[in-house]
Amino acid sequence: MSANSRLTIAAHALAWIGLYQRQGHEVATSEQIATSANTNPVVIRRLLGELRRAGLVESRRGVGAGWSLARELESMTLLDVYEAVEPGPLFAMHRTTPDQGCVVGYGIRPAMQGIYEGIEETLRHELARVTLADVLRDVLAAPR
Amino acid sequence: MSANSRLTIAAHALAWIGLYQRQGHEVATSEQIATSANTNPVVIRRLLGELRRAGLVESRRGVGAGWSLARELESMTLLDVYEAVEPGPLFAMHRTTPDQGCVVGYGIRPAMQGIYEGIEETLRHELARVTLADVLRDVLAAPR
DNA sequence: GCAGTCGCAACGTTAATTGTTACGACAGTT
DNA sequence: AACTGTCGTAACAATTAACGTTGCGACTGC
Repeated sequence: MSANSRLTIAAHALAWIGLYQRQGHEVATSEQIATSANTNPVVIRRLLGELRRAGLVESRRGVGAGWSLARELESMTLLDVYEAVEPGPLFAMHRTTPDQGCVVGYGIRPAMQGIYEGIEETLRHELARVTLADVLRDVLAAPR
Repeated sequence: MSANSRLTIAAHALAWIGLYQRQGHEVATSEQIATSANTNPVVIRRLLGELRRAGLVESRRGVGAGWSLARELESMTLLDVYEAVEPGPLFAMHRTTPDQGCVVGYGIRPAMQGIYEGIEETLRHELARVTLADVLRDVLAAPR
């Protein structure tokens, strides 16, 4: 599958903001987060923009601008983040329509659709079991 | 995520071969399967080659050549197919190493690694619950 | 007015999958 | 022995999504 790192980077950004706020700061800038994640500030702003649309973070503009959490890390799950930053379904169908004159070509898509939906539902349950507070705790628990 | 359709096409091919064999035929050609899936025979041969390496299908060469199942559809699960055709993990880490001097940058990868492993294990359990015989039954159950 | 940061568009870069062509290898048939 | 049909595989183009980068206007506090 070789998936994308959007979920990882988004979790990284949220954990970073959360820790920064615990240290008493009001807002974090996209440049600070980008430095930690070793990427470009625009990449962070794009991802955080999607998280803002989902109601997970807020942003200020002007001097002293930056990002802050809109909710507690304890009330945010990886499912919230996943749904905010991952557009499509986990598994894709055929790129072109299969032969509708063939029994298999006709029935394969509804069949796989039903199967995939059940699997994605299970995936969502798993993602919902992990909060961003869990993530930050695990981050800080890494041995040095 | 907009994943790839490798798992879908591989399941399509296996269901097609299984049904064809139920109808009394010995082997199926990549061209027949490609016509049903509306793609190129080489794409099918590549995927079936990976399934052969996993012991799910066999191939003959020469005149009257083609593909046949190496096991019953009942004993094949989507997990077998998934592991045969999907190379990498479901979720990716950062493309570049995060800032190891930052607490979050240092701990984020082992933290997410542990979380992702648990989720992928659940995904595997779900995939293992569905046999290719289930898939073919669902395919044939599609209303016309 | 100035400075710092977001918001966003535009474009280039990279990587994976998919599609296509080509051709040799193989095994039956004639 | 030549012929035919199909696999096996390499090579390359086409497509797509994610990622990276630059640029610049908008906003806000000083």
